[in-house]
Amino acid sequence: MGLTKTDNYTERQVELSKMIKVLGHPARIAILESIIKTDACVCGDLVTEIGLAQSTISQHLKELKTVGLIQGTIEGTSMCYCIDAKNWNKLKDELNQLFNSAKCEGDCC
Amino acid sequence: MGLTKTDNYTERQVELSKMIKVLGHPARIAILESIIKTDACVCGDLVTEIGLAQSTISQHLKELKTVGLIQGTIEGTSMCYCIDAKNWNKLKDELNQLFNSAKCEGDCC
DNA sequence: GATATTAATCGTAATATTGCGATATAGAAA
DNA sequence: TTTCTATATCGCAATATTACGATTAATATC
Repeated sequence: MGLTKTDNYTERQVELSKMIKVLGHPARIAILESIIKTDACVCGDLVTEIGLAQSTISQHLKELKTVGLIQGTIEGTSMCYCIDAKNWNKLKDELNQLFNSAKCEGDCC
Repeated sequence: MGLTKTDNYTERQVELSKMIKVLGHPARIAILESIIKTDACVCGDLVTEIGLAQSTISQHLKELKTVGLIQGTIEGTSMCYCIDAKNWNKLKDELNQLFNSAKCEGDCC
């Protein structure tokens, strides 16, 4: 099918997994880390920094933007992307909640 | 293509994205939360708790196990799954590093 | 041994994702 | 206006994912 059922889950689970899913690709991890590293916002340098076609990078940026992890503003002729602080921190909190909810001192089975 | 290029990225980025990717599905979030909630290890109750076919749940469990997020031990006639503390905490740390590396007071662009 | 029960695996259909080249769009520079 | 530059979008091909039913494998129970 390839189609994820959503009725079975809470709204929270669906939304959370959607954001995490976008994180779950090495190119998008690399893009985010590059954006973070240069602190100032990066645009199409990503194409040379990561070895993917321009259209592919653009697509990954779009996905990151769609879930709200980054935001873009026009900078002259090029596009300037940066971390979207609000959603970034929200995801951080939700992940922390999830990972801290398991009390993993030792394995339980 | 559907085939993710891996040459462009660091080993760390590839491995991290692989684990995150497995997290990025509502069923697997639900499974993990159920395992955490019952603390003791759950097996095929997941099939009734989440509304998916037995084979589908089994497949999701396999993926979680493959990346090391859970571990399973035989419990009589059924299978007992629980969080794999070591990898769970490792992923937690890596995510914390990633999310804390962005100093997101306000938006930067 | 015969028969449940539980979970894993196989095969398959529908859909999604990844990546690319080609093209379109929009602003800057000439 | 023409041209250049940067990015987005389209269309496509290859592959991956999701989910299911059917089957298999392994252990309990009768």
